[in-house]
Amino acid sequence: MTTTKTNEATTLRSRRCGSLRVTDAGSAVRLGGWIHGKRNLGGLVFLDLRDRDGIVQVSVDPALVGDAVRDTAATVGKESVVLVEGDVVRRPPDGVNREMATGEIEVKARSVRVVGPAVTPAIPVARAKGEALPSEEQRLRYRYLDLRRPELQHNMILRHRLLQTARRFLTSEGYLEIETPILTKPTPEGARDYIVPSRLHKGEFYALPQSPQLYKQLLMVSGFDRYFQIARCFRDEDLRAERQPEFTQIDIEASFVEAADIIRLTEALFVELWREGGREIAAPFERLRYADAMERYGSDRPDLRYALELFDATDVFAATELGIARSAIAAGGRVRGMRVPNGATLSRKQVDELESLAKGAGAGGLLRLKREGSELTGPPAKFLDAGARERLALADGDLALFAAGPDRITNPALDRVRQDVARVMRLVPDGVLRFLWVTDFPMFECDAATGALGPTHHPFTAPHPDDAALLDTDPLRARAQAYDVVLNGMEMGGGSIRIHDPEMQRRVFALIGIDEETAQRRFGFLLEGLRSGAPPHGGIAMGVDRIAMLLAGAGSLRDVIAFPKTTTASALFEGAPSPVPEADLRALHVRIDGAATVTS
RNA sequence: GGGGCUGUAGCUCAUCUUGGUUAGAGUGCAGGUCUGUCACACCGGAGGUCGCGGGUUCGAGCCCCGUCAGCCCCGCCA
Repeated sequence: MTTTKTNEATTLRSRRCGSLRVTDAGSAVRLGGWIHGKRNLGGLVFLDLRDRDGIVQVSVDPALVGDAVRDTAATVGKESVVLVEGDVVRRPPDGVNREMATGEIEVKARSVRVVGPAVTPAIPVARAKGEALPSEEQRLRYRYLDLRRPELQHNMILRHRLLQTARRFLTSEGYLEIETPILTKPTPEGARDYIVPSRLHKGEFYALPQSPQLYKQLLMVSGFDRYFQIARCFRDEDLRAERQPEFTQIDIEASFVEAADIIRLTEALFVELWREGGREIAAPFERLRYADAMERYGSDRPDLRYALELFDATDVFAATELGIARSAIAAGGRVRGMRVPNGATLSRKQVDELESLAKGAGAGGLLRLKREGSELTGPPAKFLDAGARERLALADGDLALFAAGPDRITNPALDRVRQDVARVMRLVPDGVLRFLWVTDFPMFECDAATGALGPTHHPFTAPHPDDAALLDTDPLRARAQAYDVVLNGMEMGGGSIRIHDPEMQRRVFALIGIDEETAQRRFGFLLEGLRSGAPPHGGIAMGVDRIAMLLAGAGSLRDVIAFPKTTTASALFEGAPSPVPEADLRALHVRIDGAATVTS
């Protein structure tokens, strides 16, 4: 991917070698790049010279340059940095390489100078067709080499373009880019904080921000009515393929808005981002209320690329003698499940694996029925009456899978089953983008263990205007003005309209067990701000890493982050985290419990 | 905190089933031949703490226990 056509020239080079084309034939160039590969034919030597724009072939002919320059080219090690002066020439017709962007030309060298000799690289940068990548561990250990690979260069360049697109678009919409602190006040709510000890305040700590949430609300109070930031966020939680301990969000907040304003803005931004990534997408996106998403998919971020919708079969099973179903229904639960078209082709073993997924998600088991010809078969079949087959609406060859119990158990179980059925039955189409807004989240969720109320989104989310009265009577039924944007089952961002009324903020704190004194201690600065003239406001935050990963077609966030962490949050190339000298700890008033320290 | 997979040459992987000769291949690397290659070709060559520690055994890359690291997943991620 050529990033710039202008200003490539520096004192030491005139062009990037990867940007040369047949139209440059006849021009003299000075190039600087890395030795990607070398072919020494005895007399002639070919060098593949690489920079961020690509690779060009340099031919070194002793008849033109003499034996000394030829020998330099013949002995230079892979990944060394060389300066080449020469002339861009068309290749002979039978020498054209159609697989290279620069394949119609080559650079006939007049001089070759090694300015950055390289030891033999620990992991290969240039790979033969079909050659496997080095292990993740090696790639992270030798990150500076891995980042040289054209794929990762492409990904980082794409990421740059996405960030610039976001900046350009939001700026054109009147949004101001404002930076917020990295050293912040610890917030015992939510994810674990990364903690930074204070030298000047003995026994006190900063935290790295989990998000700029409170700062952007204060910026609204201060009158910067449209704010954005490409914000680095930190969460000390365990990692996943799509979760890093530090990550980047496009963070947005605006005043005098309702949810519809933020949703429209986000859609327009996504259109721009995906266009930059080479995909045209259509707005507005589909929408699902949270309650409907849970009912139809068992998930608040359903993957809509395949159907497999859930349905309620409680009435089919209610009258039966089937013990599991009866007891679940008697306890106030339901029997829900999905039809799997042609699912009868799944083997017993495959269905067993689906059941173990469901069990792993907390369900007691999975009820399975098949329709074969006009008959229903499967363990529960003998309990079902004559009308059951019609009511289940199974076609010949269909499989039906049910879970019985309360929704809070069956939703996650059926969600897992649904995803895995789609995977096993190959129902996930390639190249399809299904954007979705999930709206009307509940304000609170109930901790299964303690029964305590917690915020579904965060404690600053405003309730739905129609549901404010429910806060006093039935808070679990109260909806929030919160919205998530989902793509193909992955949460890409989320936001809400915030509480701007200090009295409402106090009521919400009280409901989630934050008393007046605690609220004052933790969030006093926000409450003060809300009392000092706060406009109605709301916003959203989107995961840059995930967006870049999808648009790069990468399988892991690590492939779109320059220096990512491992599953144990280590940075292998630099060896972070690491112990610090005892004296440094003393200055910070920190003592390590029983651990050795280094003194270097 | 829990589950799964992996760890053998610089790199990617075999060998392991059933403990027993000198642990192999490709690639890379060093050397040699070669003036139109582009996965250059050809020749012969060097290269091993079988992640680490302990145990069982006459004998362990292989079996057992522990441990470390990487990856995937659950919990967690307001």
